[in-house]
Amino acid sequence: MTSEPKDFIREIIREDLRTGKHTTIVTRFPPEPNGYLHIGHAKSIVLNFGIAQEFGGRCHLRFDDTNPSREEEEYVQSIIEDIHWLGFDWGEHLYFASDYFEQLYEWAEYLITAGEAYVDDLSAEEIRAYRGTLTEPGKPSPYRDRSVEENLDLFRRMRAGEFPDGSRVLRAKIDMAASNLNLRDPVLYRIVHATHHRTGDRWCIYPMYDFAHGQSDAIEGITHSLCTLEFENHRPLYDWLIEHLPVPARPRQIEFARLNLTYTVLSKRKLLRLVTEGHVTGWDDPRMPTLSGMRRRGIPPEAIRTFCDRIGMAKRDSTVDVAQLEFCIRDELNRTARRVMGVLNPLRVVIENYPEGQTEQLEAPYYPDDPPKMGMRTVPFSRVLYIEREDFREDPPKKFFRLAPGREVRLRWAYFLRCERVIKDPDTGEITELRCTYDPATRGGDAPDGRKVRGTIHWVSAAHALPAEVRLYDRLFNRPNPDDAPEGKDFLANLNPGSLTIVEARVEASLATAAPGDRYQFERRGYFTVDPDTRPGHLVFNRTVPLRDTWAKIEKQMKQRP
RNA sequence: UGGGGCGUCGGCAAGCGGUAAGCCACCGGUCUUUGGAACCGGCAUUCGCAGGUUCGAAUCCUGCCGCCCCAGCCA
Repeated sequence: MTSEPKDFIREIIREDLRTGKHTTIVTRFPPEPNGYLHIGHAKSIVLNFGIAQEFGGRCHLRFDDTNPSREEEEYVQSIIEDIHWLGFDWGEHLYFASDYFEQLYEWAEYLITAGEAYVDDLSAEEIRAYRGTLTEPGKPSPYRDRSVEENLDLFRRMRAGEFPDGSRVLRAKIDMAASNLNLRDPVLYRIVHATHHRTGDRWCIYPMYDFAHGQSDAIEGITHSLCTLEFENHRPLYDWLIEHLPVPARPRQIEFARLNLTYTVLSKRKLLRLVTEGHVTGWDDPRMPTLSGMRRRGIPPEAIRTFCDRIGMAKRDSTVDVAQLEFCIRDELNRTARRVMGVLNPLRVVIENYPEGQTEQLEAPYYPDDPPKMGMRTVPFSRVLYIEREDFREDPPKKFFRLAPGREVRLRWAYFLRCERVIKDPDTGEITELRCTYDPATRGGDAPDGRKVRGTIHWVSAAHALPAEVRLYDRLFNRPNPDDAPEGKDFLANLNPGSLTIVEARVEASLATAAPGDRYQFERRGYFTVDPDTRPGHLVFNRTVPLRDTWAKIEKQMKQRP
């Protein structure tokens, strides 16, 4: 099971197991509770929890809550919910970096005592100026050589709350001339008089990410600390701290490329703007790449997991085609969603030779490719139906197999239907109704005389169908790279104005009991899920993803080169 | 112009000195009571470029070129 590494990280782990460096693998997913999880996080979650499962180890959920000014309990809850929804569990291993504040503080004093950290009185601006640039070395702070006693005293008074925010910091004493800026005496602690969502007002100094992350990993016995590429420059500091502190373990940081998706933005800042500026209805808007948005969109968590597995894991910056994600969604839904009929854009059809007032209950399988799998439902049939407006053409182009004057098609699970006449609005010329006839001998969809029809269309009985609000979602942006905007404009200029279209549809009666979260395929249209906005008597569906539409492709090609 | 990474098909991505996996997309075809699904077939003589080592190089060496990250008291 672990003999075939899928990527360079698993290769490293397998080697560590083989050489006996580790006997148990421990990973962690370390979100900062300051925002909602998105598909990019899913890549990391699937990686970390997936590795733990594959190698019989464990994966911790640890909140990196070292900055009280931007973190909130609300996010902790949504993150927990999203990871569970994705299908992963950490058992007892729920941790918070804030649980380690006392230990972290002790280690800070340890560093001071060892002469490897000092309290700096320089302002933030001064520290920046002293740091130097990418090409020029920095210069030491005038406070760099304070005595251990003075540093200890100052640091304890920082903790005691004697100094205002920004007045002093604790810095590691490493090398102001290091070519890696992270090693130019990085800040370890800063003063922040803010209420922390877990520790309240117990602290007014907080460790920086660099001082908290690696040490938290060590405390938890993390063997492989997996993070994204931008932390590669921090690894020397990560290792420096682990080496200079009496930590109980020596975790190894390994970096991988973060996920980018076409037609999608994933930065926290941009996602926040979409929400706050009202371009979407909220973090769980079905057009958002957040896990809560995708959940509401009807995307199964299994699809996200297989997507993450298939895109692989490497160190090169890359952008995955969103079509790859859509494929995984369809692939999953194709195997799990019940088939029903829903007419999105209704066109009235009157069957002239069908008895007025009569209704038949037709049997239809929920899963035609394997009927026993999901059973049957009953679909009422009567004299007046609705069919999809685009399934009729008065002047059908070549290769159009659907309904047209004088033509015959099959009504799914019902009868053959022939169009006899077209009724139009005398003023607008718009087609308002079709007068048709049906062949009673074709009940169920097959003709005893063996004649064939090229097309099968879906339908709904007008008297029995349920009205439903259907929200048709499309990509939020109309460019593969939303940031590719005209001079002076930003990604918002690429918002797709057609990302949401709402239609009043008619769906088959069996959907009366559909509950929020249920997923269906509306045959020939796409996959839909029941939105939580649904109320008794008011069904609301979200289109998760349309079906592949070969006809649309053919028609487009014919228009381009007839 | 310092340091750290990375460059294999339109997009992901295997490959670890022995003669370019797979997936998506795309293009054909079969089948079909979803123009869905399924099934069959096509799709890199070539691995950023240029040299070199070798019987043999995407894999080793050298030099270029390109892209990403780093100058928060964010993570």
